[in-house]
Amino acid sequence: MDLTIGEVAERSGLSVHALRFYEKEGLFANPVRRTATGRRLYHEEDVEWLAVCTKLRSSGMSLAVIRQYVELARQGSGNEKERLSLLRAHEEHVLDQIRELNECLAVIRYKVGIYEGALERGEANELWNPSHAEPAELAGTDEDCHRAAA
Amino acid sequence: MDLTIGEVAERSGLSVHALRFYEKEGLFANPVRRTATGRRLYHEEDVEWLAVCTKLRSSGMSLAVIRQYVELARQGSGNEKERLSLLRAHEEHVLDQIRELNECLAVIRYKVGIYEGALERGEANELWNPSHAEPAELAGTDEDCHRAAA
DNA sequence: GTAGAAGCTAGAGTCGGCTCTAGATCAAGC
DNA sequence: GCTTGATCTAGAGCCGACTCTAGCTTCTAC
Repeated sequence: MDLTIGEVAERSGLSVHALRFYEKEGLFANPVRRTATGRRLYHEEDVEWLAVCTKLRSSGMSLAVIRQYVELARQGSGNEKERLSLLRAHEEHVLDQIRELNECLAVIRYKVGIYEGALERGEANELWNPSHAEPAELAGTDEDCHRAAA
Repeated sequence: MDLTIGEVAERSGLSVHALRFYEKEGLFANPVRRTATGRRLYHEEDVEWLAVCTKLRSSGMSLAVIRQYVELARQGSGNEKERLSLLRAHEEHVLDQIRELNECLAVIRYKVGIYEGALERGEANELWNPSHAEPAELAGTDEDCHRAAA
């Protein structure tokens, strides 16, 4: 029923180093038990928590905030509103990131479109002029708002 | 017509330190000119490139890859396909990030939903049991697939 | 002509999140 | 019993992307 650190590493995708580090950082919901000789013993539910943890991490929640959440949870009932608002704040943060990425995507696709069009028409050599020699040409036109970067 | 480093910092949102660092890292499309006394002089188009640069950075393109792109561009025409495939690879990377964030969002919203429901019904105290004392209760039920983390 | 702001260089420091090392102990299979 | 591999602790090292410092020079405004 109990899992070794190696098994947990394999199931969670985290390294054994990272698991020990997470423990030291107080990121486990429940204290990690030990065998008589000092080896760590984990539960299935630790793996489940690590899966959530990993999602929070990969969406940009810092270990410090995860610890905060864990500490609230460990205190037991009475602070559910705090935990909820922590989650809601992160939800907002994730939405912001998605919005930001979509903006980036628009820029990238715009540039991809320019290259595709130009390559089709065989005009690629006009896409980039690294010298500062033609300010007149550069100023005023706006068919490529990132001229210097096309 | 020319801009000082301070002006570029203000317009681009990057610090003067970062601008000098970017230059040292070879991230400018065109060489940064200097006054007779050694002060940097920038062009409007440098600011435009920095705007693109910032989008690439904030969508996770490393400075190393940006430099690669810049180097291709500086070489002049003939490598447009390489530049295009670099952009397309990044586009894919951004799409992956968005997909990942959406998965994270689903997890967060699931947990937010649990808290909201429980708080409404005043059942918050059952949301978290930090002890390992009730394995029987924990095993088998699946109404919260992240029990240890609710 | 002088104070204060802005710029210069080289290089050190920071931060988060691990990763890796050393040196020792422990467990499992033959 | 012995080997091999897993685990332990404490602490050092690493990476990217800046940020900051020190000590100096150069503008700008009065």
